[in-house]
Amino acid sequence: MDAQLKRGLLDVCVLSAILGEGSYGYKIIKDTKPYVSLSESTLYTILKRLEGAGLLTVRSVEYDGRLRKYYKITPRGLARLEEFKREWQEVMKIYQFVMKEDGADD
Amino acid sequence: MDAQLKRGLLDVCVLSAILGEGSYGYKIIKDTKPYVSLSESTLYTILKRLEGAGLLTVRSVEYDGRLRKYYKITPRGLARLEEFKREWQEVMKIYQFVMKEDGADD
DNA sequence: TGCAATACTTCGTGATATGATGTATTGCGT
DNA sequence: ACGCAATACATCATATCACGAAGTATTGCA
Repeated sequence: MDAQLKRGLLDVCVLSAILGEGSYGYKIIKDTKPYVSLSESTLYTILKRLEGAGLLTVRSVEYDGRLRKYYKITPRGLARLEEFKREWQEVMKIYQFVMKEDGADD
Repeated sequence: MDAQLKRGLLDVCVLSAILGEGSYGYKIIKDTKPYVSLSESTLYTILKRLEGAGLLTVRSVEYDGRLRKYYKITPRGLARLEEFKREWQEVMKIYQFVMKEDGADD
């Protein structure tokens, strides 16, 4: 899908993917794959940004000799999801504006 | 609202604003203002991009001694709006993924 | 004369998604 | 033992893009 439409969705997508138990990079990609294609470079960029913003915390765990970084959402991250919900109402208003003058139905 | 969320929405917003009779810069900003804040620099950047992509055509008209550039949507522009509709279904799937594990209701 | 509104333009900046590429380990097939 | 796919994370360069700032020019009103 259009790259531009994804922006703004990706952050909350990742936050949503680590809700509850938390998750790690590779798993996040697999979990979100049915909904949105997310390359590794994109994901790690996002994870770093979200960490910097305090929306999630990281914890390194050794698993089968390999290091795994587990990401867990913070209260601020939860607040971001709530904020997203509010913003979504504005998005829907824009969507309706876009559609309103277009009589064609598919 | 969040700048990232707007991306992907702005293009179709502008296309929608010039549906029918067509419109010009200043009017587009005023028409879309209730839905989305759109600065002049942003709008003219978008208009130029859409023109380059063949989604709209431009025609200069003198009005009260001032030049006005009227923008009109092309068949390709209409097709872009149709494409947007299809993409929106994917966006809604992502939205539902984001919301699905979040029991909290606002 | 001055100022707001109309109308369009250009420039620089910061944010960001993504492909390419690299490193390192586990485990499976031959 | 060897190769290779899968797992797992990291970095860099690039292209796209929204936006503020600033500029040009006209009309009309106080």
